[in-house]
Amino acid sequence: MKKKVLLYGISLGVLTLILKFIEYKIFVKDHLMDIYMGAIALMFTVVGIWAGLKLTRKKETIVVKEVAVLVDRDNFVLNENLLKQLSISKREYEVLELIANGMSNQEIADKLFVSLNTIKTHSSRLFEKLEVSRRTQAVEKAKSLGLIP
Amino acid sequence: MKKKVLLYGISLGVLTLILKFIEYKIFVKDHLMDIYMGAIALMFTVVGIWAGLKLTRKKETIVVKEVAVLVDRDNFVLNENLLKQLSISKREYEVLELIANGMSNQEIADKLFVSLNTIKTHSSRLFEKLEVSRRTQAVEKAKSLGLIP
DNA sequence: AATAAAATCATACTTTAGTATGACAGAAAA
DNA sequence: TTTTCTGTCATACTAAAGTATGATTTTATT
Repeated sequence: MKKKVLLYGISLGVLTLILKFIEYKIFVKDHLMDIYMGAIALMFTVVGIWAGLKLTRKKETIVVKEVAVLVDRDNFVLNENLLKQLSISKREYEVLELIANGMSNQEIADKLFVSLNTIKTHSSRLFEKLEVSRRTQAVEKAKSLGLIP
Repeated sequence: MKKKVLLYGISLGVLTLILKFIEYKIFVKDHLMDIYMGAIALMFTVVGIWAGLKLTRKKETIVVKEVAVLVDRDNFVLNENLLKQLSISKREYEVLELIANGMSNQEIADKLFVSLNTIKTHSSRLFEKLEVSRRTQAVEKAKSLGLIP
């Protein structure tokens, strides 16, 4: 940020020098005054716009990103009809959620106080109903169907 | 947007008039030239900065609004700094994307025209860098970090 | 040119994941 | 009360996934 300000200051200085030069060379003729003024106005307007853009562009991106993250995951409502339509049971849906959180079958089994084999059968049936063959595909499909956030 | 341009044009005109006025009133004395120039420069710089801010601030708001309405997955921009910070290579990132799409290592290998083992090493290193141990966890973490939509 | 970093592949091995099949108990629906 | 569905679990097997190690080749970087 300080670099930007410095740069801006230096550009101002350089521009002023250039203007001085032009001034002492052409300014003898008075009717060139308007053009000169216009040039100055235009020049400094451009410089100003440039400076304004430089100073604000970064903040924009950050704002956009934060909002993008905030949105979507919080206000999610699942389609229960779809669950019934696919005949996915509550337990299978639980497993699906935990799979989507990146948990392994063993971790899910521990969390739900059931055996590893139980989780395997649940997930296997879930995959059939979702018409996939791996947990990663299941997560993808479930998200695209709006089953999970 | 067009309104802003118009407004800006009008302000320019008004300012020019004011300047003309000052010019014909004070300009008899030549040594006031420098002050006059400085004033012009300053004025238009301020105007420029103002214009720049106006033109960009609007964009910010619009973008934010659109993001809030649309959902998150469409306008996504990844944080390249984070990638470099985690020293994740291009290839590793490609693999990450395909993993997130639910593809198996074999499918990824076929798609990228490399061997299965290559994909395994890529994913393995990726997991180290993301500090996870399974592909599902990798996807979760990458999403929470904003590495993938 | 020399060093460093990426990308490639292999072999060997361990660990999860996933499938197939059968079984049993409890709840819900017919 | 049967039948069906759901949830539970086991055994046995196949298929992926993941780790460890080492090597070769591009490709940047210095």
